[in-house]
Amino acid sequence: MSLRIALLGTLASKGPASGYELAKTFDDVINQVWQAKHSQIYPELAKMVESGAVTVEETGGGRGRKVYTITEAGRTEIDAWVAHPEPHRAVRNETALRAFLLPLLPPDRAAATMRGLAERHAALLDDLLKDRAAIEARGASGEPPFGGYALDLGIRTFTVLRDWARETAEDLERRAAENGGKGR
Amino acid sequence: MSLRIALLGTLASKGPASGYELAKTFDDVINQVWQAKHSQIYPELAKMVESGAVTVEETGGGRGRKVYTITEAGRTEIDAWVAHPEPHRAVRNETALRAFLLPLLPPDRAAATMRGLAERHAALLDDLLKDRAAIEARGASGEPPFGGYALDLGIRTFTVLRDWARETAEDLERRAAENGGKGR
DNA sequence: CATAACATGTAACTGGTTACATGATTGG
DNA sequence: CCAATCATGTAACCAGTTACATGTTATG
Repeated sequence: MSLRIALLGTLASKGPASGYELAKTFDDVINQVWQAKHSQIYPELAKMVESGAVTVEETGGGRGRKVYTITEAGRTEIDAWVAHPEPHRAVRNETALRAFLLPLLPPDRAAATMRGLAERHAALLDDLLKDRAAIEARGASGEPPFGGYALDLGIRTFTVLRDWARETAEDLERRAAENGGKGR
Repeated sequence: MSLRIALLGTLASKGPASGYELAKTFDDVINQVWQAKHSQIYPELAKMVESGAVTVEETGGGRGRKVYTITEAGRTEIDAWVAHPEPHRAVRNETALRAFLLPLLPPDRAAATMRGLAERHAALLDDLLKDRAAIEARGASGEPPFGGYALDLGIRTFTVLRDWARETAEDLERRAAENGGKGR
């Protein structure tokens, strides 16, 4: 379902596009939020044509390029989906699972793992902060920035992840020091 | 892969259990972090027996109860997985996708959506805070709490989500007021 | 004896990934 | 003419969900 919405949203915000172009977009912009391979996108586009959410037009270009345009019905679908978040989606979070199982490692190894995680999250956070700085530098301020709310959410999320990993590492190091590295 | 680790982790921390009991555990404790239905658990246990990560023992009890015990090989697997987080897992985040598409809604509807989201996250956060309070009340303090790091991460995450939704709603409301509810 | 809780499994389907397959156009 | 890029599709497979199917033991 969400892939469908992500595709419709891209068509709504960027205008008509081919499957190839949509796949490219999923490699950069939306990548922080959702991704899909072309092998999933092409069949999905076919389904959307069938249900009337988009229309196709065949044009020239390598091996029969097809351009898809969102319809009013498609826009209505996005609207309904964005405005009506379902109550409680299944959580399947590898970082949280790692956090859960952390006490199964000896504290010093667990601490080292968290140090590494903190560093990686710090690096990802830096990337996002640079993205935002670049957008702010060239964009006229005051605009309702497309993707801006998602970027903000990403920055906040990585900040929390970095700090949590850092402080968990400190806690584990304190415990390791207290009882001389006993674990499990 | 992660389901396998989640099962091994549960067996490591809680001791031998049947598939039925593991399915129950996935309904409560680990539920915040990972979940699985019995229809996925039973085949996975069979695979783990085959690869030597666990051993089975058939006992009495409704329709041939089978009890699974983790082996040293299984413990090694957990250890390796927890300590070696892979660089960059695929992100597929419905909340972030919604955030991304928010500017496609008229600002007043977008703001209302974010208000609702903030409320739901606030409620989930309250639940987790109560969980932690209950654990702290009855548990001897100073213990390395099993699942405690994951709980901490959950609390921080929902706090960020609540605040982000709240502040995004405020931003959208300000914009809606400024230009009289024009959108899209 | 009926019902709830215990207990294990299979089948059909959806969503997503990896790999396979093909062909057109553009630039060096 | 060769390589890169544009461009679209299919097949096999893995993970996860829903629904189907079956049988046991304890309790009122």
